Amino acid sequence: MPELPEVETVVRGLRDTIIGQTIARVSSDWDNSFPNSDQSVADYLIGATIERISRRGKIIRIDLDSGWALLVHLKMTGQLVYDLDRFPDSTTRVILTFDDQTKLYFNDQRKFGWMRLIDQALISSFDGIQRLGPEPLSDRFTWEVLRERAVRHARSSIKATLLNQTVLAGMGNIYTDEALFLAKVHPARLTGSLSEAEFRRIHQSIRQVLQHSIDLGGSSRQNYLMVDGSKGDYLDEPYVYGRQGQPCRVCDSR
DNA sequence: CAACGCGCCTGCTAGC
DNA sequence: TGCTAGCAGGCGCGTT
Repeated sequence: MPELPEVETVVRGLRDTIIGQTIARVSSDWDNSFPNSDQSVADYLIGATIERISRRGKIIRIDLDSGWALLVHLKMTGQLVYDLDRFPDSTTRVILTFDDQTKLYFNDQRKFGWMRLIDQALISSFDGIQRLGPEPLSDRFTWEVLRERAVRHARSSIKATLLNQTVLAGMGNIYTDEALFLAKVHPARLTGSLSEAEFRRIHQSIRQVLQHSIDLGGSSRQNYLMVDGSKGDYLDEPYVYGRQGQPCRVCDSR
């Protein structure tokens, strides 16, 4: 499932391939995957050129020279891949065709994800973005910021708190498990019971696992693919995620 | 407000 | 062997 490192990897891949491309056509096989009206597509997408690509939490933002943007959330099984022979397939929900006839495929087996057109002026108030917590790899994300935002959820487990996108943006199941393991904090611990030292360790571990995974191109446990169709390497070496019953990588027990 | 349960989806799999 | 119930899981929404 794409989390922050996977989404960041996709963003970097898109920058290398589709900036400067002009959109000639769009097609979609599922309304929830691409909910915009034909009118907004005609007015703000067709004929528009891609100017910039960025990320906020797990949401990808593709800015167009029409003043609008495409936002994409990959949710569980989404992929954005560029001009690969093996697509489209039964999971392809949206196809953007560019002026040079190359294509960007938005594939999403389970249809939880979406791609939508939005006026750039409305993005900061868009519900899925407005309430997002800080970016964990930014300088402004200190351990004090983490603690201050987390303790509002004192009676939730620390795992549930870290998964809450309004506390911090971009964590999912894999990296939450990994970060808590490295910080030596049990995921079921109540957020309100954690010490300053534990918050410091969790903060450090979050940044460490996210940066390490970005360096390796993300995880590919389920459906995640990079823009060029290749897989990331992080899950070749997880500490805990998907390793139930296997030997501990630190002490060899169990 | 926080916390929690549900629904959205498809495909894999454990259990019969 | 073939069927089905259960599960995976981010996140918006309604309810408590």
